[in-house]
Amino acid sequence: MEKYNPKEIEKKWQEKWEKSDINKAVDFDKRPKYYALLEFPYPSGAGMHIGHTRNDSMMDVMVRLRRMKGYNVLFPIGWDAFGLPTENYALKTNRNPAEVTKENTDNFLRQMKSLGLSFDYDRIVDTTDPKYYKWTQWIFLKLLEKGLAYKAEMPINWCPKCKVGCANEEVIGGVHERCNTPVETKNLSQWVLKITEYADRLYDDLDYVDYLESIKISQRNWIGRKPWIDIEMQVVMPVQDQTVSNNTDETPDIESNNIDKDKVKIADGLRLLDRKSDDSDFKRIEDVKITIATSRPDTNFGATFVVLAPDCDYVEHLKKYMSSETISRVEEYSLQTSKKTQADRISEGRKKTGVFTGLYTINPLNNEKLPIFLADFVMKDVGTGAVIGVPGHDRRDYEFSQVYDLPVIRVVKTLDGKDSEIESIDDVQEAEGIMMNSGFLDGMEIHDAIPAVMDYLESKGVGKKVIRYNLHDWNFSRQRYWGEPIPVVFCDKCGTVPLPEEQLPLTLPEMSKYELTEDGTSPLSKVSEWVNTTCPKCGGPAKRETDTMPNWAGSSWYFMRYCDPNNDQALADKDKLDYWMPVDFYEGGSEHINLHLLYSRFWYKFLGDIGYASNNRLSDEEAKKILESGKIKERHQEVLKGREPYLARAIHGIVLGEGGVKMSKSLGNVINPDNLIAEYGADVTRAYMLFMGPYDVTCEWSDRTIIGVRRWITRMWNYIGKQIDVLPTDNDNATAPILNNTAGNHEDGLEKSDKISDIGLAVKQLAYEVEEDILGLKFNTAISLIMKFINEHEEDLLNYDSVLDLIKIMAPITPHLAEELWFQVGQPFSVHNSEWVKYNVSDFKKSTVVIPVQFNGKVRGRIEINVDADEQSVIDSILADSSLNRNLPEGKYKKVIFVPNKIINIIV
RNA sequence: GCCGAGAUGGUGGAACUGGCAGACACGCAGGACUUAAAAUCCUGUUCCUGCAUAAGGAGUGCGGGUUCAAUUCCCGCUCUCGGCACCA
Repeated sequence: MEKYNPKEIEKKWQEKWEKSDINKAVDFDKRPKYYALLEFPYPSGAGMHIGHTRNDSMMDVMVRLRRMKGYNVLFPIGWDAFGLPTENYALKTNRNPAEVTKENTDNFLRQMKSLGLSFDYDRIVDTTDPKYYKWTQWIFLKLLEKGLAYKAEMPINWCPKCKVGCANEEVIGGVHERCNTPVETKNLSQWVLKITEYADRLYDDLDYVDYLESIKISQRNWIGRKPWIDIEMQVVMPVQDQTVSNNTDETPDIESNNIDKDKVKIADGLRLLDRKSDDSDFKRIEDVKITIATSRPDTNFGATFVVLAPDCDYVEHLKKYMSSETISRVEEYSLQTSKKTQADRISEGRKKTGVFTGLYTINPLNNEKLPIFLADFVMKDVGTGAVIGVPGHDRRDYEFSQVYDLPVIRVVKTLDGKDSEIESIDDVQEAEGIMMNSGFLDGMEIHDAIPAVMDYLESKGVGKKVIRYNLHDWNFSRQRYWGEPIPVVFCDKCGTVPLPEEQLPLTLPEMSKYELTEDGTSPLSKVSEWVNTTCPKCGGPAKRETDTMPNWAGSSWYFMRYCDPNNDQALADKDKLDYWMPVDFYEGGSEHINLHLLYSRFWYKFLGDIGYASNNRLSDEEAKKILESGKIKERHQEVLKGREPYLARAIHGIVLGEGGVKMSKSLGNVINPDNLIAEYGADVTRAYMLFMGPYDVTCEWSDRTIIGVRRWITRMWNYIGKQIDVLPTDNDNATAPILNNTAGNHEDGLEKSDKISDIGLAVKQLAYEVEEDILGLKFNTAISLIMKFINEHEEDLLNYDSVLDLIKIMAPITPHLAEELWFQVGQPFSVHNSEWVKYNVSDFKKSTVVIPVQFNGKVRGRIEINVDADEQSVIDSILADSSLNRNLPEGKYKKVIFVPNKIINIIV
């Protein structure tokens, strides 16, 4: 056998594979299908990241094994190529983004092939290809047609640096996630998708899928469905003028107003009346009510004030009933608030500020008078923008109460009975507890009190239960060039007109420069010959929409396109979708478990609803029945068609640079897989990626231990090579490896028999264990198993069948090496088409087993016993064993715990 | 603050539903081969006491608990990572 030369054999087999069809998925094949989906990469100029290398290699191993196990595997790849980095790069170098993209995807493709990844390269999809985005645009038109896309003048997050509107999701801690610039608010007319209409189904249908539990929790939290109650409260104003001073900078002259200093509190120059004041001190302002929203009405007996968001609509209405001085204070405060960015608020440490309006509302539970404040800690778009302040049981309310010296009342005692005064923020009790000081709620647990008080308020006609979501509609407009044009025109006569389907794709015009505009509109707005068009409805002059779609659009349905990538009649053939969908296993990063998952689930559901995702969708009732009958696992595929795109979803760990920092160009710690492949070969590189650590755990890059993997692979090559060399060969053709030798044992004189040799059995057991590990995504231990095997059996000789078995075991992990050895041993192309090792699990049973012997819970030795030996016989053996029985003087003991074939523990 | 994940030798990491902690690998030490180096191979390698390849003790982030037995289960913490966040 030649020396192991990965460069030569890897190139040779990659070329052969490319010409063959061994990796092709076969539509409608009778074998069971397996759809393994990998999040398609963004083809950046830097090429494949080591993280891609690792994840792709892992999936490749799993998929290769599944093919050998008899599955018809769909393992596709594509490019999520629209988006800012490419556009910014093109802007900087004044090149066409399409050209840059082509360069990048070519590079990725080369790298993937050089790793020997077994994608079905005939099914590549590219989101920037007009043949692809024609259908992205088509889906948008369908959404528009069904009323799920609308245009709204809405405040958007505006990044002043990128000059682009960002989705809430792209704003992290008040700054744009891409460039870390604090975002501003700007009003722009935006396309918005009504994902909230699917909120319940996106929430509930998680019961049908088999994601990691943490992913489901994350999805549910993001949707944030919670029961709330909106409580309508009457606004009242004090009968008497409450002004204390014209100038807050001066100490109010309490004495001269005959106000008792100890009993009266001052807020923004106004006297603050006690919440228990008599009704006659106030007059109702007819028809003026505010609706506060809360999900914790259980604590409302402890309410002592009400707070409005400074920019909410109530403020304008209430101004009529405020003094001019208060109005100017309110306006000043609102102005200051509007200038603050989220980042400002965070940097201020969320210090509470506010303004007293001089007005009050009446708590319907106890008729107490609650002063109304404005404060910027209340958000306009959460609930109704008006909240009821319960300082005893909400930390923010407590902080606010301290600013105005408002009363703090405990209405929930702790589970262990603590009911003392709330005197500091640490006493504020937000979670679990028992109601007190709360009238008819007293003694209830908070979880019981919530529905009870909701029912009460609703029955009194002052409250209305509402389900609210954290999820907001999806801002679908980007003021950018490098995205899918939104296929809509604006006509003076006909208004907003969707392009007719025949006019799709609406392609991006070529531009000489891709500069951004100062007013924040898309660069497309400058291409007048593209913008100015005719109205498809009336034929008159019209202008095209110049905003483009967000990056999320193309990735929201690519998994469907893979099923039928070249279809020009439909986004994909429905029978093919029925055959391949749902995705059996979706592999990806944690960064996409919220939005991408939500968006793509939404689109798939929508397409299912309008009949484009499946021919065989079960009705909701049938699906529910299956879920309730507990047969969901068996009938997963059936239930998910047209309903949920992914059956299972996992999250890979990421690869950090040395020292645990992220790899980045600026730090210069990026590892290029090309260099690894050049130095060690693809098989070693792949295997090392797997051996680094478990699939789902973050690991730090280090190339120190790659040497161990190379040693192992070289040893495997030499070991199997040696076996092939000593196999009996055809005498007429001594130089060629045996071609037709199917003889069992090559040890002379050994009789052929059906019985497998010990070593042959060990190989089969190895195959079984490696298979278990690979399918369980435990790639690192799969390799350990093979390492251990060769450590133990390096001197042993294998027969022909066992050599084949061992090559097969290597095939998923080191596909090139296995293919070459398969060829050397004289088997026809390709090992990757061969059937996985056949074994019989019952053959692996041994007749004896070694178990640890414990005395008083401490291991003092081991003993070999017959499998399934009973307790007494084990004790007898221990008594007979000179190294063990000295722990048992006179053979006396108190108690024995015996776990058959596992352990024996003798209490002396 | 909330949600999620995690913490095991010098290092990466094993240990299935509670049953031999440290598999496998790196590194290190010693040895073989070699003029030498690389490569390769062999031996040892959790820590402590011991001449020990004798025997014993400690040990899976920290403190408790359950159990014959805990890395694994329970209670209370600490720290690290990821996500969300004035969601009332």
